[in-house]
Amino acid sequence: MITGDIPPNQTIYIKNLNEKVKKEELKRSLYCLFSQYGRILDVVNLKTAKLRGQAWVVFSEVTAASNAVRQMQNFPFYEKPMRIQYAKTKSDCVAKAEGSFVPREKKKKQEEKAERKRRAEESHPSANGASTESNGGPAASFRNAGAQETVAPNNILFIQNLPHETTGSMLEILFQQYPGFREVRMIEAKPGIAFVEFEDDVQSSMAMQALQGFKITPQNPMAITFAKK
DNA sequence: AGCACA
Repeated sequence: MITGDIPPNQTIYIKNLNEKVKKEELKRSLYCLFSQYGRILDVVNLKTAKLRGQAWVVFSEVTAASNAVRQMQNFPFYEKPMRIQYAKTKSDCVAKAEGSFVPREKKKKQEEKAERKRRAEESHPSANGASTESNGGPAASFRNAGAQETVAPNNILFIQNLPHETTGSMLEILFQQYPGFREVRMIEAKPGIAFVEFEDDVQSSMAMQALQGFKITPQNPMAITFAKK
């Protein structure tokens, strides 16, 4: 198994990334690609000799990270299959959020061990109010939107909850702004849904992220998922 | 291959 024996973590560690992609673009693309699994708190990518070709994506929930590890495993991203594991340690932005962050100095191994122990103690439930699990973020609706199984990413998007008067050309105007757009397909017999095809899964993912929840009328936030193959 | 927080 590719995750080895690394315990679940709300941060995923990705390697085998295309090193030619510029850092900002890579981070934006990772953000777009992975936000289908839940709220993302941070994306980290360094281009130093040791760290190029790798990135960390920090989710607000471990379950989101778990889905991402499973479903995006080997996903072809900029021509290279992503290798995804759980991160080995807690991300700084998470430690900061729970108030346990200590700026690091040059660390020796013993100090690291001591810190790990400290973290383990902190995660025990205690009498004071501040729980480690205090997430009620704005992405709650997004997380729960998937009572229907998440489908593996592919180049075709399935759009639901459209107002019945939606036309193909309306959707085309919306979706053609995103690179790789191919076509919109309406189903005459089934108002309220549509399929939108892109050249590849990265591009469809970008459009999904950009237009998720987009309202053609105030009552109709679009629900976009990947089409079942 | 490579687990950081520029």
